[in-house]
Amino acid sequence: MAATIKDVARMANLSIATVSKYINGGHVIDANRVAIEEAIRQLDYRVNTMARGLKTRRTKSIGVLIPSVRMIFCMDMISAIEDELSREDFSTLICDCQGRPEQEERKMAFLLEKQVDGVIMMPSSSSSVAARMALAAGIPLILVDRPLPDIAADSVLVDNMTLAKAATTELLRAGHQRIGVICGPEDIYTTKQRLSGYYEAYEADNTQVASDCISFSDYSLEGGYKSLEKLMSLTEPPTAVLATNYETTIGAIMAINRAGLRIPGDLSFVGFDGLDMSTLIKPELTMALQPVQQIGEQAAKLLLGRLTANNKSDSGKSSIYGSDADMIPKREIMLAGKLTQGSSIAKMKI
Amino acid sequence: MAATIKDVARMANLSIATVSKYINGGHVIDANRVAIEEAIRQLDYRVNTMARGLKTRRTKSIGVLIPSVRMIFCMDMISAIEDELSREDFSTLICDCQGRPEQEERKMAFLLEKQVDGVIMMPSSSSSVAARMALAAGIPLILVDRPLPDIAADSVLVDNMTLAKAATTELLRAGHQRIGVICGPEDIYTTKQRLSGYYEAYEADNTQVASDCISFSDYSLEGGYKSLEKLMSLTEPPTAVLATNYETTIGAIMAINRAGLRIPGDLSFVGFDGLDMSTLIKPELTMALQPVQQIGEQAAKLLLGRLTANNKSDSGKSSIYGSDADMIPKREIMLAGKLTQGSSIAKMKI
DNA sequence: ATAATAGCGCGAAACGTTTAGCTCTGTCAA
DNA sequence: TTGACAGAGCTAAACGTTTCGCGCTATTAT
Repeated sequence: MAATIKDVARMANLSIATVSKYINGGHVIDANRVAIEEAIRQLDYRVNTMARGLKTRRTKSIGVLIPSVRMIFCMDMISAIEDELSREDFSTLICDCQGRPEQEERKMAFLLEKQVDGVIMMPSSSSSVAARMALAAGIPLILVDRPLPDIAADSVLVDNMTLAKAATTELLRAGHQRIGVICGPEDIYTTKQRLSGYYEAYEADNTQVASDCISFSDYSLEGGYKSLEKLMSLTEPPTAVLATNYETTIGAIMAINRAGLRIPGDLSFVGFDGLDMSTLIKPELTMALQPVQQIGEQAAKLLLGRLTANNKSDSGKSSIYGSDADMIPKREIMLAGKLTQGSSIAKMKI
Repeated sequence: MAATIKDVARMANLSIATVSKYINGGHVIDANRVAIEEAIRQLDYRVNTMARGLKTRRTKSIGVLIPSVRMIFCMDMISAIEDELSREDFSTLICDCQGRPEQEERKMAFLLEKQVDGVIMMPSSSSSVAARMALAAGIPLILVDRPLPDIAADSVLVDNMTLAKAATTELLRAGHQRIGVICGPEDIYTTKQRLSGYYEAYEADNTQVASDCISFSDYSLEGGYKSLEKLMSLTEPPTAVLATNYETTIGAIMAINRAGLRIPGDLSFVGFDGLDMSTLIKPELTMALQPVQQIGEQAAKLLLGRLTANNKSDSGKSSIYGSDADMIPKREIMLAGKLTQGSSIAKMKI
């Protein structure tokens, strides 16, 4: 039904090889170029990706494996990845493992089955099984947001510690001593990092941490809401709160409002992620912003880099155990976040 | 590098054809089955999807084209679609056109280039160019959430009118006359339908619509926030408000809280989508719920149906202009929403 | 005028499957 | 005992590309 390169060649009175050459950016004389273009147009010819893939051993597709499709952070990141990759004509297979490691393995198997050329993965737990699978399949793997111990792969991270430290310091400077912090799940990398930042700020300020003000959640809107309620129901509630992702920020604000508390009058507040929100809500929130866009972009670029490296090595002689790409040392990109200046922090009277 | 079916055949001392037969569910005698399984395991063999696709003329992938990846509704739907399709070993290519029709066309071209077996599309506008492209390529197309005039394709819709009417009626029954409604963009199908429902409820109640209480937005959190502010700053503000999607619901609640209004004391409220939220927030919100999960599920099933129909017809003689699948009349699935019983509506004193 | 060279185009062999149609083996009914 | 038949496996031809290496033509240098 659909036209093949053979049809194009026939219509243009040329050989298949010549048409193929043209399609892949090769040079043909003008008259032929015109003939080919015309034939392609008339036949509505499209390259058969499978035939091509069979020859080139590439699917021109990459897999993205994330914990959940319901976190704004993930979606924004994916959006950036997709943008970058589609520019190079790569398609993106998105897999959501719902935070469960066994699903993560299943989905990774699925991606490998689909023969993606590479994988960008945001680990759901500290399990490295899925990551190992990709490595074993010999395709490039990029880790984002969270590294994995003992997995040698490129990674794109945010300097969460510094960011959380900056946010906490800001609150300490305003005179707050009991600062509530709404964290994610206790065993997750970003939670640990952000919490370290929180501790470090206290240490640098020579203040003692109010450890009852640390609340773990599941990074969800509901989690943020509940955490805030819990914090405010302490016998000695915090005078300031730091939420550590978008969903908990929204949830916390809802709870704050519901409780009739005013920001910053009754409670100082620093949120996380979601620039758009901070500019709109009154008073403008002081927020810790992750460079989400950049994370996705960098991850995609890193991956594309690996893929072309693979490409090149294929035409040369390649070692038995993997391509030259393996020779390129693993890179770890650490991106800096930043703190916006809102008016959601009030000075404590001393 | 990677093992092929040939390697498996060699190791199992069988022909390629036999191995292929086994892989595709055919029957082989027990001893051979064991040998094949062992060889596959040892070689870590995986079917080469491209070689297979080249023969079968299927990619086992489908495209999903949506207006924006940042709307919870879309993501939840995609999640359901993906779930359903991956069960059948289909992969899902997600394309976000950022609400722009020209992007929609570009992305559709991309999907066709990638030779997806079918497309599920939530139209971004009333333009049917992209839809036509899919149809012209001869692949099944399923429209979700919004139909397209003069496009004969299966569709999965929600009975928005009835749902919005029910929500409005609930408010009218409580004695409210000036009901603010936060709509989406004016020219979008769901906006029109939900607004019709709003009008119909008024009509059925023999009450005159307060047309200054109708506010259009872009369905975003910010939009909801602003719309609510606008409504409440009217000389005669509404006594109740209906938001018509998840994002505007969240935004509106934020604005309500910010303004120091109490629900339902100062303002009655009905939200839209996002079950999880309604159960948590106090007071529990009365909400209009779309069966998002079901939409995705139905769309996927409809598509799978078309694909297998195509399959079958291929082995028989098929007409020149498309397959027998074209003979199956286009189906329109209309799903019902439902209203939760919260306590965010207060009776007006008469 | 001739040799060297560069630029294009071509033939043909792969890539790893699926599948139609054949052969072979063994079983069972007559 | 033989013929029919079923079950299992095999051979070989496709599917639509890319790409290597060769041959042809025309241009330039000698």
